Order: sequence, then C-alpha cells, then structure tokens
Amino acid sequence: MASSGSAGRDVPAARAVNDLIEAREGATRLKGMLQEQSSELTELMDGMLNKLSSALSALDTGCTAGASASGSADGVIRARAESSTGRTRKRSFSRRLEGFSGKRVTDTLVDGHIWRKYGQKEIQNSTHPRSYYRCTHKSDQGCNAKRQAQICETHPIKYDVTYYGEHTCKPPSNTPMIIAAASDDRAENLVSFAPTFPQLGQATTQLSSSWCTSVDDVFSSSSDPFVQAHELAAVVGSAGRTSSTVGSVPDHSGSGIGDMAGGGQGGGTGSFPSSPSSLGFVVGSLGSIGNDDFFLFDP
DNA sequence: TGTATTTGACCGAG
DNA sequence: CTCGGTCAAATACA
Repeated sequence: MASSGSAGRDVPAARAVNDLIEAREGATRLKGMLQEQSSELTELMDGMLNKLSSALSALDTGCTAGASASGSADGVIRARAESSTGRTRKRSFSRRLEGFSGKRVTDTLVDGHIWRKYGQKEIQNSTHPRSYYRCTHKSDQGCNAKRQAQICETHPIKYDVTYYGEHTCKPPSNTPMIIAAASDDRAENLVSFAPTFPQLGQATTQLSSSWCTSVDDVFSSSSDPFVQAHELAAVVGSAGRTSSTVGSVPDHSGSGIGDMAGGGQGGGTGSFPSSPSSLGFVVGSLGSIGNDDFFLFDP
C-alpha cells in the first residue's frame, strides 16, 4: 500500500471518510449522553455507529492510505518459531489491523489515552518510521485499541496518526467523578475533579495527573487546537509521575521532533502514570474548546 | 527492581 | 518475494 500521507491526499472519497469519521465521533458522544436516558436510544445509536463503521471500512479499503480496515480472518495461533539467535516465540496476532476508526494529522501524540509502543518500522517510500502503539489497558482490560503514528511527510512537525479499534477499557471504579459541563457558553468545558471521594485523598492528586479529556475534541476545534492540547497536557500532567508512551514519537534519528512529552520517558508534561491499576482516563463530553476554557481541579 | 522502549526477527498477506 | 504488523529479548530509565 502506498502508506501514510493523508495530508497529501485530498480526494473526495478521502474527505468523505473524514466526514464519516467526524459523524461517527459525534454519534459516539451522543450515545454516551443518551445512555443514561434510554436504552432504546442507545440501541439506535449503536445501529448508527455500526453503519458508519462499515461505511468507513468500505471506503477506507479503497481510498485512504495506510488504513487497511479489511476485517480479514484473524486470531491465527501459531506454534512457535525459533530464530537464528535461539529465541523462541509464540505467534498469536492478526495480520491486518481491523476496526479502522480514524485518521488525523496532529501536532502532538497526546490524545488523552495511554498507549504503549510495541514496535517501530521503516516504511517503504516514507522518510519517517512508523510507530505502533496499543492501549496500555490491553493486558488488564483487554482493550484492543491501537494506533499508528508517523511523522507527516509534508509537515514534519506534525504526525499522521491512524487509530484502529475502539477503547473498551474503563476507568477504575474508585476514580473520582469528573464533571464536564459543555452547555454554557461561558466557562464551557469546565472539568472539575469534584471532592466526590474525599477518602481518596492523595489518590485524587495522583489521578489528576493521569486524567485527560478527550483530545478528539481538542483536535477538532478550529483555531490552533494543538496549543490547547499542550496546555491541557501541562495542567493534567502537572503532578506527573511515571510516563507512558503518551507522548512518545516515531523515533527518527533521534531528532527529538515531537518529543513533547517532556523528554521521552520521565514524566513531566504529557506524562501519565503507567501502572494500569493506578489510573483511568475519562473522555469528557467537551464541546469545542475555546480560549477561555480551563480545567478546575478541586481537591 | 519494575516498567516502558528499542530493535531485530518472525511471518502472513498481497 | 516484498512489505508491514507483531513479537519478545535486550536495554534504558526512574
């Protein structure tokens, strides 16, 4: 496949895919809002989401690059192979990524989810390597979300990020409640770590470093969205601890481009706790993020 | 010492 | 046969 390069592609079909992706994201949010009100509506939304997903898959197979969403047979359990170095290994993976769920060109790899890098590969006809990430909760919650990140060919300061699968991971049950108000035009998108669980004490402080609102919203906002993302990361990561790969980048010759996580490993801005048991992330139902948006952490 | 990242090998699809 | 996605040992780091 002629990999990557969504930025260089602007065929109508590609735009249709983007529209569909946006439509699906909106539907997903809507579903979340409706969930508490009516199971019937939720089912309806599920149906819509399925349709959108299949439409995306169909379109994607034919027109978007690097996003093969063919749901080919997977789960091929292989016996073991022995390498020349004497290593033995088991094979159990699907050859093709399935569940294409979006593609973005972003300034940052921080997207509110916690990813673990599991591979990097030089790609044919591409100057930059592609990095492979899976959700950090794959092991403990079986979350199958994945993403591929690659430095954009046309804009080396940006990344082509392709998402596969849906996050099925959930925040831990003892996480504090996050309140996202998206209705008012003033102080909209206010996120508050309410003192719902005073007993959490220190945990709350720690969690505040690991929570992030959906950067989907940030990405889709109109003006200079990435500054917002950085600011968000700065606030959210203020109590940063061990890092995960949230901000890791396709490493090409150690140029450090995009090393916005505050220096690879080692926490700081954009860093999140790595222990699956110690954190969760919450995708807030934020609307567009405006200049006066802010996040209030209420201990 | 535990966890995340790196990196070369493996292997299936095309 | 080539390409690209994944595995898993080795390595780095806090």
